[in-house]
Amino acid sequence: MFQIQPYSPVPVYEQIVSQTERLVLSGVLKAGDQMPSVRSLSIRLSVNPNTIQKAYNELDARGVLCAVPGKGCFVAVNAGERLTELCRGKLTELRSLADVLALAGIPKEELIQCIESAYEKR
Amino acid sequence: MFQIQPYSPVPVYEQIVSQTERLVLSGVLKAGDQMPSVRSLSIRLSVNPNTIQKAYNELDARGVLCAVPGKGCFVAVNAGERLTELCRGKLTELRSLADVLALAGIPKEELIQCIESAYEKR
DNA sequence: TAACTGTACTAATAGTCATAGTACAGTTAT
DNA sequence: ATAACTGTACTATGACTATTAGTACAGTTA
Repeated sequence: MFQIQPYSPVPVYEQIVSQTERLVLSGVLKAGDQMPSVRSLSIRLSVNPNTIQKAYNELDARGVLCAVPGKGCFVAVNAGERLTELCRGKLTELRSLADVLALAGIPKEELIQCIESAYEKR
Repeated sequence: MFQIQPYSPVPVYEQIVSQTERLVLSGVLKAGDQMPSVRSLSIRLSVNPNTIQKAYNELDARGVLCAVPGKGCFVAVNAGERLTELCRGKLTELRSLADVLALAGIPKEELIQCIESAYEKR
């Protein structure tokens, strides 16, 4: 369910956050689904429980997960919509990336091609 | 020449690196131009000399600048070409960003519009 | 009651970023 | 030659983050 690269420069908890968000967006995780517990996932990924908790807290704060003390951690009801809103903020990222690539003289068609192929997969 | 945000999450030396690269790509800095000295720039930006040196070292390693002990730091002869090559690597970044946005259901047209407006500026 | 759940702490380690200070060697103009 | 510049190298320190480690508490469920 999760693929963790321990020696990556991107923190483990961020890997869990982004991979969870991907699973929600791709429909693998649906609203109400129970997530693995903090302890069990920490054992399965050979990672400290605190690292998992940090990831779950972040996802809870973003409205993707809903943690219930004593019961477990569940996918929030409007997780998909929340993520779409959050992703819209990434358009700024795309804009500045396109700015640099344009400045570097990369042909516009190459960028368009990247976009096209990303949408063809679906 | 440089606009530094000291409390930004992106390190000061990285800000200098990326801003220098932008100046080279936009033609403000041309091959052979002498950069401000480590010490003078550190004073002007109210930053430690070591921070400037780290930025210049990085730019030297990327082939953008050419540091000559005793003389100064100069824009490398093929700085523009080096940067174009380096930027081509960022297409991967664009690809994964487009993947996420596509997955989130952001309309393809919005992404295309970002690309178009970036190239219209030029 | 026992075994699970999330949560909240503290402590310690490791790494990065930045500051601070010093020193050395090469270049240049006076 | 001297002074003033240049890049470079090095150590030490403080702040912050990521992570591991361990313990403890409160709610839930069979």
